[in-house]
Amino acid sequence: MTDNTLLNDLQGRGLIAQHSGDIDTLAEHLQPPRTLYCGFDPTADSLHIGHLVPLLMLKRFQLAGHRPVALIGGATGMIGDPSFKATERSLNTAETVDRWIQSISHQLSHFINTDKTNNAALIANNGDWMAGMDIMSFLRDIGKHFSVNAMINKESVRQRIERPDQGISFTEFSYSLLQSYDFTELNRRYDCTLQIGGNDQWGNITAGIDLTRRLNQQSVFGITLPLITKADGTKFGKTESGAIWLDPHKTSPYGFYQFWLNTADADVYRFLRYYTFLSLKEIQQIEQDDQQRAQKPEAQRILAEQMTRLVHGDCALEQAQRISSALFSGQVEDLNQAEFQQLEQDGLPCCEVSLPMTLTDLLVSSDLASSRRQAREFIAAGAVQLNGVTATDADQAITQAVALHQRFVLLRRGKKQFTLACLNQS
RNA sequence: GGUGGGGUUCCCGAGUGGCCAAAGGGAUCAGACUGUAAAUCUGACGCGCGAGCUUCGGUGGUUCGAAUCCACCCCCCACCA
Repeated sequence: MTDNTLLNDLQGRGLIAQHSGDIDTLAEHLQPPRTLYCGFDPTADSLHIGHLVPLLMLKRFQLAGHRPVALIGGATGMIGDPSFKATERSLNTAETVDRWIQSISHQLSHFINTDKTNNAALIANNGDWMAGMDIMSFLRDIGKHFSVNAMINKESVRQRIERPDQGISFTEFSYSLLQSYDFTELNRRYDCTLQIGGNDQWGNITAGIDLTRRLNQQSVFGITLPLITKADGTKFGKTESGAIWLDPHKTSPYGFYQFWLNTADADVYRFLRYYTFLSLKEIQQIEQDDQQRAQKPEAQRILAEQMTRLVHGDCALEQAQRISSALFSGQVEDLNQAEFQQLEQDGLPCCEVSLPMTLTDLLVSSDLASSRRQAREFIAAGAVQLNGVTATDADQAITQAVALHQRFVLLRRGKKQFTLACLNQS
C-alpha cells in the first residue's frame, strides 16, 4: 500500500482501473498541488451519467488539494474518438459542436470549483490550440512521433481494423494524435502532469504520456477509471428512454432520482463507492445494516438522495421525493389542487388534453401507449390505473367527473410509468 | 476510377416471385411472483375495433401477383489503382 491518502481511498473505491508506472512513483508524485486533467468531448448538448465518474474524480482530486482542468474537446469533438467504437461516426457541424461546447462547459463548472482559490479548477478547450495548428506542423512536429505500426495494434481500434465489414477513416484514426497533443499542451501551459479518463481511454492516455516525454521532456502520468458495469450485463446509464442526462430539462430530477432508486442490489454498494462522497466506512456500515435487516435495502434510497442532491441540489431532491411518494403510495385522491400543480412543476410528465375523449385516446395522447391497439392491450392486461384505480373499460369516457378537482387525471401504466393529464377547461 | 460484397420492421439477422406484416435472436413493454429489486414463467411487440391498410435504400418497370425479377439512381464496406 502507498502512503497517499487520496490514492488509498480511490483504490478502496475501486476507482482505479489502470495507472501508468508503478503505484509508489505515482503516490510520490501526487503530493498536492498537482495539476490534472480529463477531457470531455462535446457529443451532445449535455453530459450524462457516464461522464459523472471522471468528473467526480476531478472533484475528488480537487478536494485533496490538486488543481483540476476540465478540457472540453472543441477540436477532438469535431473528429470523433474511434476507441472501442464499432462503427465510424458521422461528423457534426461546427455550429452544432459550438452550441454543445457552451452548454457542457456550463455544466462542468457546477462540479468543480472554479472560484479563485489557490487550486481553482480550469475549464479549457482544445480548440484553442488545435484550431490554429497548420497541417505541416501537425504532420512534422506531432505525427512524426507516432508509429502507425503501433497505432494499428491498439486494442481500441482492433475491431475496426480486423472486422471485414468495418473500416476506419484517417480522420478518426488521427484522433489519438490530437488527444496526445492535448496532454503535451496542457503540460506546457499549466504544468499538468496527470490525465485521467475512462478505461477505454488508456491507449490515448499512454500515447499522450509518450508524446509529452518526447516534446517536453517531462514525465507525466495517467490513471484510468473502471468501466461502469451492471451485474446483469446490460449497459449502465441507459434506460428504455435513452441516456440519463445531467441537464434537468433532458432528464428531470424526478427521473434522475428514480434511476438511482432502481439500482439493482448487486450493484448498489459498488455504485455508492463510485459515485458518492460518502466515506468507505459509511458505505460499509450501510451494507452491514441492510444485511442485518434482511429486508428491502436502504442503499438505493441513500444513493438516489446523494446523487440527486449532488447533481440537482436540495430543492430538486425534495421535489423528486415528493413526487415519488405521492405516486407510489397510491394515495392520489388525497392530493389537493395545489399539490397536483406542484407535481406538474416538479417534473412529473404531463399532458394537456381536450375532452371529449376515451381512455384509449387518453393513453395515446399522453404517450403512455404508442398506438390505440397497444393502449387496448395494456388495459386488457390490467396495466392501466386511473387515479389509483385499475381501469378495465377501454372505451370509458374521460370526463370532469372522473378527474380529481375536475381537472387532473393521474395515469399509470405498469408499475413505474406515470403521466398527469390535465383536462383543458375549454 | 476499377473489382467484389452489401442496404429487410428498434438492433442483429433469415427470407431470392404467391404459403410474408415478413423466421430466429436481442432489446423493449405488460402480466404473475416481489421490494418501484434479481431470477423465473406467460403474453405483446407496423397501423386499424374490423374488413383491411402501409412497410423490406430511392424511383420507375415486368407480372394476375415483387422484400424477392429488370433498369437507373443514392448510400455503406472491403480490396485494387
